Amino acid sequence: MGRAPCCDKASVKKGPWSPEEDRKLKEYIDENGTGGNWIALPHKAGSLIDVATHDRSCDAKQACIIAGLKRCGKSCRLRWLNYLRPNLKHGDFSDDEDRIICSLFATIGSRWSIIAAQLPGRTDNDIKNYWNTKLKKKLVHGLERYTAHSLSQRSSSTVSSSSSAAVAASPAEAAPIVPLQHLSSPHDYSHLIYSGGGGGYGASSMSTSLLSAAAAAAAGSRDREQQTLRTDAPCLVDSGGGGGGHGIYFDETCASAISGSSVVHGLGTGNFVFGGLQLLQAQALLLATSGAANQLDEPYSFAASCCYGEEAAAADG
DNA sequence: AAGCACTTCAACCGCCCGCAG
DNA sequence: ACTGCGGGCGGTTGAAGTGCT
Repeated sequence: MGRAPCCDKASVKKGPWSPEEDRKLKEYIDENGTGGNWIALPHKAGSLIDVATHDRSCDAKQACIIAGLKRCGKSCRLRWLNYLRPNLKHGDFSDDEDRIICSLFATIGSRWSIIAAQLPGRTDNDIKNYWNTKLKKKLVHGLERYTAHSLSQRSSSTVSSSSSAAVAASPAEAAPIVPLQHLSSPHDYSHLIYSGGGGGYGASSMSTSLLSAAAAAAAGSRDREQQTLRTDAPCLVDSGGGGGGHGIYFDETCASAISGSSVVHGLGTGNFVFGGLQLLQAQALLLATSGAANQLDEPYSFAASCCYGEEAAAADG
């Protein structure tokens, strides 16, 4: 059984705000401010219409029935913060904003309020919506194109000679590429496997928190010896393998699909297993847009370029 | 032109956390 | 230490808008 509703639904208005309601709320806050207290706001103004009839048993007791506005305090706050507040930006996000969002998402995940704090004029709600409706799709599309590209390359047995990843005779030839849709949540990092190799690109490019977790999990065991370490701690996978191996990230689903460290070991050179999907997408974009793209091995740079669609067509062709 | 499918985004919901008493 | 309150947050919903057939 859930908690009691925030407000007496019968006594507060819900749904879209009318221009008149916006005007009233804005005028009120312009004149009086919120005082940092949305609950007290109507009381201070002495404009409370009927707080006695408000459901005092409600969770937040957030009556915000001001100056003819029969709105829940939370609703007032949300409307102000997300729409009426001065200096808010509306409209398309710039490439720079895309990059910031991606890099922060790769680092901290869906902490929208923190991400919003780095983008003046943007709200957490804006960014959340933007990510869910546009940016995520853009990145997914990019990596799907990479996956297709990778498979087609494999089938034709041609490997780019310009790529440092082109170590064709790797054990990874036998490694499966796990379908993207089979991967579970990128936030489920429990029970990951860390396969410490020779300092591949993956680990070095990961977020601080995950990297430190990985380091803790590895407990200093990383060396040129391929080894597998199971850990209950949040972790990531770095296949390493030397020579600037690619980062490989996968979660429990992916790990079980691969089943076997011998498979994992070979993946550092020219093959890729996508796990922690969103994280990797964001990471790839981060790397590509931070000026490091030209230093990346093929999968990263390809995926990243696909994300922006710049070189994808050429790569497809 | 109509109907359907898909996308967008404002708004809501309910949980979590910090703080005050 | 405990409890209740209020603010803040992330996830989700659904109405409105847009595109497609």
